[in-house]
Amino acid sequence: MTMEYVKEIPSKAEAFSDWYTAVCLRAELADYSPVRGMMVIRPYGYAIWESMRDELDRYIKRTGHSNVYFPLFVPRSLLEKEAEHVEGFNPQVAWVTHAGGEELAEWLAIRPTSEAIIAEVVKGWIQSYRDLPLLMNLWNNVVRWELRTRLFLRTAEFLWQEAHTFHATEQEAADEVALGLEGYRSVAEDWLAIPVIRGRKSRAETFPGAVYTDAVEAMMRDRRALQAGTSHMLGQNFARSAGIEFLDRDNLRKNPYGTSWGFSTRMVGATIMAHGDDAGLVLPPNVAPHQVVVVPIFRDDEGRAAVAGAIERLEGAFAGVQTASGPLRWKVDWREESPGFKYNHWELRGVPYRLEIGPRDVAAGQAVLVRRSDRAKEALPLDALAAELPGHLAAYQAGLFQRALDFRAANTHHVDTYADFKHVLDEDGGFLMAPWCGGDECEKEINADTGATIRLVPFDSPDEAGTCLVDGRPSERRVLFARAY
RNA sequence: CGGGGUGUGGCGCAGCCUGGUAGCGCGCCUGGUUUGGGACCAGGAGGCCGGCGGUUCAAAUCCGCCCGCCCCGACCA
Repeated sequence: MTMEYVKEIPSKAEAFSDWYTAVCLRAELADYSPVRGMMVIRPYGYAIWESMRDELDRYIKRTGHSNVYFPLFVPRSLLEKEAEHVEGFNPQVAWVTHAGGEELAEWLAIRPTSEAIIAEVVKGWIQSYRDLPLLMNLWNNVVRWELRTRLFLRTAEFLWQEAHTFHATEQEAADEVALGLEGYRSVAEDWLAIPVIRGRKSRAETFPGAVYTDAVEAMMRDRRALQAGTSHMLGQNFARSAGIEFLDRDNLRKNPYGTSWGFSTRMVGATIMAHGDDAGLVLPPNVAPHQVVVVPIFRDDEGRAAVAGAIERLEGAFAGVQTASGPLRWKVDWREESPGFKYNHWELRGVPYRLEIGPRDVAAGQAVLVRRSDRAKEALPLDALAAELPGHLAAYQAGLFQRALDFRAANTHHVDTYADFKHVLDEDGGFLMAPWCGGDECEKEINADTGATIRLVPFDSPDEAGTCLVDGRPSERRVLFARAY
């Protein structure tokens, strides 16, 4: 229905994957680079990342963590200390073998994540229970060699945050894992307007070297699942292999309990895929680099002057306006292009509201506010805009969240038999809530058979006796299956 | 790594079969007219046709080898 306006990108329904790539490129979020599998994040895309990054950074600091930095390289011997960890990451590690014109005595891994090197260093910082908890966070880049890459979603290098904490007790560490996950839930839901389901990963999906992994999972508009953040209970695994010990209150030497949790630039891709439509991006106001773009319309110099005068008065009125994500971010598009061109230009870029001001509007003392998500138009008095916009933006943000929630509800299915499971997955896709016995073999078979994986054992789903899809053994509750990114 | 496709101005493509030294659309630059859903006219810039070798008087075009990229099959934030 909106197709008639769109010339630059493929239809979302017909070719979601092509649509996604076209949006990333045409909206100038990202570009390919001379290095295969590694992307360039352009100003508009980086601004979106900065917004979610800053919001998460505030949460991390508010909850007592400090930002730190650790090296890009991890000596091979360190990476190999934790057995499961090496095994899990080895295929994805890029190695530096030469430097200074010579072959290195010991290879250096380009960090795929920093657990190993952090554990090695902090063992010199932790002597006593008084040194705990140790709450650190890194904003950095990591490299994981990927075979098939997609802009933002899976690239050989990505930007992220990795928190690393050490605690005296298992309970404290468990609380920390939950704290990290709550940060991701809140950024996803409150900032990106993407509803998530919280839960625990199956054994097969657990981080290499972790005791358990919790995650938040979101549904994209092609009904596939995307992991929006993971929080790991490392137990004493890394502490033990690195030899970190502290003297506790009871005068016994113990290994501290560790956690780590991460959130990456993949969430820029999630934001695109959770809200976008056939005209391009649809950005939640909290992350939109421009929340409102003014398109001036005029026929002649006289009209132009009238419109320019009205816009100048808006500048004064908008100066102090606050939104949920800080001062109102708005701009005027004075380029020498036709209004229609500008409408399409800013719709492609997902700007929440467009404000059209023409001579007729100025004469009537109003402007036409057009909402990106459904192109709903509303004429508002010029002198009411400053007061009205924050409310409009907040309502729009809430509306996008609700729309995504409704979409997820409409595409979540409860199935009880394997036949139904396959049928629904092929017909509709989406989230499938189904009984599972907990066995690795059954999980593996379903994946090999259908391409779906267990995304989570959700925290919020009720206990419900059932029988496993595959082997018919008893199941205590439904788990979330989906095809995933 | 196995199967399929493709490489020609910034982007998308035609030309190749039937050899004769390159064309279209978009974009870009200049000037003018325009501006309420992707404006129009005129002029202009821009290409060792993926690379190397061969056939030929002559190769984007025919032949051989190599390289890159895209899609599909085993892993992942």
